[in-house]
Amino acid sequence: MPDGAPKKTSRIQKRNRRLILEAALDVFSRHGYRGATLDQIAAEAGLSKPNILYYFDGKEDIHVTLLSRLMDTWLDPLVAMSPQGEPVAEILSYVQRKLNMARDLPRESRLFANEILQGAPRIAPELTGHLKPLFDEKCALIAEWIAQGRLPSLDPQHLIFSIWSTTQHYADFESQVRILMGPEEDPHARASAHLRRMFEAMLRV
Amino acid sequence: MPDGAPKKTSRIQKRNRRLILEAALDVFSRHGYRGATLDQIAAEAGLSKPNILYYFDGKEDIHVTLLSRLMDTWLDPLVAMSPQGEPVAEILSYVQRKLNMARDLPRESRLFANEILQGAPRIAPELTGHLKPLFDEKCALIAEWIAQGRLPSLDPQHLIFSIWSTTQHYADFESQVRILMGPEEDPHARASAHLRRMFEAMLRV
DNA sequence: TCGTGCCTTTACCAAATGGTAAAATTTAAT
DNA sequence: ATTAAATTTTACCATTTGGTAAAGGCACGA
Repeated sequence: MPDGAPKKTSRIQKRNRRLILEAALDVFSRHGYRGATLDQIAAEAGLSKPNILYYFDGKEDIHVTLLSRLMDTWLDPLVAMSPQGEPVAEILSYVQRKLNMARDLPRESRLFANEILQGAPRIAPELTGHLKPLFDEKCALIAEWIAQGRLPSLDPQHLIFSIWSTTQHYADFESQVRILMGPEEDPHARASAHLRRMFEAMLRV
Repeated sequence: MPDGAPKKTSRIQKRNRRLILEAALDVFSRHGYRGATLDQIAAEAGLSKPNILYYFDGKEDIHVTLLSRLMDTWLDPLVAMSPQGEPVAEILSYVQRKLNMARDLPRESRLFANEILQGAPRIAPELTGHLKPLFDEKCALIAEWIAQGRLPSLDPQHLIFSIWSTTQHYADFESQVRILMGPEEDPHARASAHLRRMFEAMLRV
């Protein structure tokens, strides 16, 4: 049914690729690209190293595949920010979705953080090709809201940066947050309330 | 004059240790702990690898020494937040100092970010011993300001997290920021203005 | 059941890497 | 200048790591 070459991936192929990517997400997000080893990934996937290299062309291939596949999930909340909604509500729920993501998908957050920290050597093209257009589109949307007087005058680009940094902080710097906050009953709830208040204050016309 | 063992470090020893730490800061901040190699550090310091191991006990020793030495510099702006000043002004200038630091010392920022991302395996003690008491002290100060009605009710801990994340973002995620912003005349000035407005709004009683 | 092609394992390898031993050289106090 | 200590280089080494070759096992349609 698909284009070009017909049915390509067998059932077992699909399962093993999934196992490998799941293990790789774990290992890469914990140790970074160069700190991760194929042996670790293989052990965690329950496969042998050569078997892993049967499914992927090499370490870099696994890493790039991971990053590309997760990019969509990662950008979902931003995509969901809609011109139809009420500006303040749209932005505030974007903040909440992003914060939930940091809580539910911390490995993904750290994977990206690691890659960007190293200068984005392997996903720069993806950033330019996918993220940049989406970013520009949403900045334009915010600018339009401002022009319509539905938001106070603010810098769309840096607003988005602030949303990204404050929310992802809880995933990327989790070990520091844990040390500084001590045992907490519900850290997420407090972070959520704080960010809501902060961005509400900023978005008041 | 100092305690215990008298003059220990010779002139040449001081120079070489400085060269090594400078090179190590560069390499570690670009590639992370496991991604950095002693050969790279040696080459960048203009020394041979065994010569480096004459001055430090090993790779980890260099890394830990770096982190400990930079910790003080890194926390300076927070230390400077004073009970004597006016609350809003104190916090706003803390934000500015922190942002300037991200601009002037991006390597230091990335070094710490890398370490925290990996779970702070080598500076957890330093965080518990030095950062935590300072953090608690400043949170208490902010809480007092709130109790005195000089600041609106807000969460001191998460306020500090927000300041850290938004400012350090420009150092740690610099490659992404550059891709998304394109060539900019003065990126720092816009970021500075944005953060000032954001925290001003939040701190209005 | 037979055989063809997909999958997996065993046995490797070359390069990179953290680290060491010890000889050679330089520095600096006398 | 002499000498003892500090510094630097040369020549290694063991381990780790990404990756490969090739043989063996397995599934599944005819």
